[in-house]
Amino acid sequence: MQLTTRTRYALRALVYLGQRYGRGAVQLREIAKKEGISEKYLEQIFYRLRRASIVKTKKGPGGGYELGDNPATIKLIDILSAVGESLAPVFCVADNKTARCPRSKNCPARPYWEKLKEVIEEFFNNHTLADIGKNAKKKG
Amino acid sequence: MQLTTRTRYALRALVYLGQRYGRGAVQLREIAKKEGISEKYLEQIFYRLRRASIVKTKKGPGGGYELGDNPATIKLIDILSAVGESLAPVFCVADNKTARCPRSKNCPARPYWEKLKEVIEEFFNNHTLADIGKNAKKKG
DNA sequence: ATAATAGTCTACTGAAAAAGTAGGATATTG
DNA sequence: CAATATCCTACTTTTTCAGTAGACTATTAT
Repeated sequence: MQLTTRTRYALRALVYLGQRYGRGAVQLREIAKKEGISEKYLEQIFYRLRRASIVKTKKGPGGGYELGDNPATIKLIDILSAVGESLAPVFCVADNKTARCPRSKNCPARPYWEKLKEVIEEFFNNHTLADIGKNAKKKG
Repeated sequence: MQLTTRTRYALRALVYLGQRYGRGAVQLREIAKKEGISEKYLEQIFYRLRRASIVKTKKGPGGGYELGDNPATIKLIDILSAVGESLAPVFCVADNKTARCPRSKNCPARPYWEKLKEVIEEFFNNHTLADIGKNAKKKG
């Protein structure tokens, strides 16, 4: 029941950007360095964040990343979705139900998994990047 | 955020035993066969369940497993604990905090992880084996 | 007694997923 | 047009999960 490092790194990086919201683009290199995350790995993560419009970018010299919106309006669930984190406790209640369980019709546990999934989703739906950010020490 | 097959198999097997509660021991072979789970793997799972007193056993011919208590009194959280499923969304809020995060002191996300963990634990604490069992078709 | 049965326990192996790396392509600035 | 910084795909390594193997112990029925 653990979140992947991709998700955790994404959140850390985004909190970092949140602290600098409205002050222009920040280079990936800086974030990676300050947060102690592999630059290449973080690059990959930001690729997903950008496709989901969580961040917007500017290429070339002086370029970098910045939040696509105010931290207070960015829900955690959208970040998790962007990096591909599934919140389903079992695959059979995942959004992409490609691998359908043959037992699902008679599965006595299924309603509970659905419920648990809702509870978890609700959690991430009710918190924003700003919520986390306000606990962070502002530095720089 | 997925539960392991160990957990799911354990639940399925225990629901099976729950349907036969009070009617003597059931052989592992039978459960494995009916549930389509590897006998050896299930054996390993029951080893943990027994150590946690979720099930009790009888060795030798005519032996087998049966629930250690009434299904209605067996909380899901105890089953999950028995098979070693962690409900912590990140390792730093796990019960065994062996691998301590160096950032944990200033981690802005941590209070949220603690909260999420509580929510998930609450879920499994508030449901019993009987809850799941009552959705199961009784057969035999 | 003892042979057959059924669970006990540890260690190992294979498979899958997660974590991280590599490198060329593309766009932008000065 | 050269330097910079992101874009994108594919690959490798590491870790965890899933499953297997096999020798051991207790119990029952004969």
